[in-house]
Amino acid sequence: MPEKLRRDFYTRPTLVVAKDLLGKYIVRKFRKRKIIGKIVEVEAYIGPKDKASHAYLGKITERNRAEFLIGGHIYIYLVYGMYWQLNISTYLENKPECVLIRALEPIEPKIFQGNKKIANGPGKLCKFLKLNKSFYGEDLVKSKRIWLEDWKDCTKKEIVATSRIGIDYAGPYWSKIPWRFYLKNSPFISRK
DNA sequence: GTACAGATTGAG
DNA sequence: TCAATCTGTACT
Repeated sequence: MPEKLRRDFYTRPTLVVAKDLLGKYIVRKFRKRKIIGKIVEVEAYIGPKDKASHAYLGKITERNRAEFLIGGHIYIYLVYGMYWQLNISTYLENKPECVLIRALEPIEPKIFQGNKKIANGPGKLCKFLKLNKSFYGEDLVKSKRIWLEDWKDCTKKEIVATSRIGIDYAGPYWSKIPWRFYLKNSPFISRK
């Protein structure tokens, strides 16, 4: 039986949550149907010390304030004027830490099963899950239209850690830190 | 008010 | 390799 993830899953330290999110399922209720994707790639952002984080130095803006919510809330924002990025807040309230969901393996609808290009990028998976600004600050623990499940797959997962994508501006240290995690051998990740 | 770059993507 | 297209931020 699938188990819905509760608050205590999200309030643990961010790097623990990030790795544990791999292999979990995002369930999105849309027009009485379920869209489901298995998380295969994530990145961790740990403000205020993380130079690549929107909350670097603890800065709060209209855009990033959802990052400061207690673990389990959605932080969603637009990049390059056209792509939504799905983040999940982690750890405690007023700790601006989050995990960026970068790629999904499509499970439902079945027509997309095996499609390696429908959700293999942060902008594309938001399109796949039909997400937009109306999900800003949504609580994954209480929401009736989006939540996460643990399907208790017995397959052991092998995790690969590499540097994060698209944040060269953060300098040699923070742009190289291995906070991008993905499931080894998954054909559904955003880059090889 | 203006200028500029960004946690991306798909077309050429 | 490049442009699309909007928001936050650092200027004037």
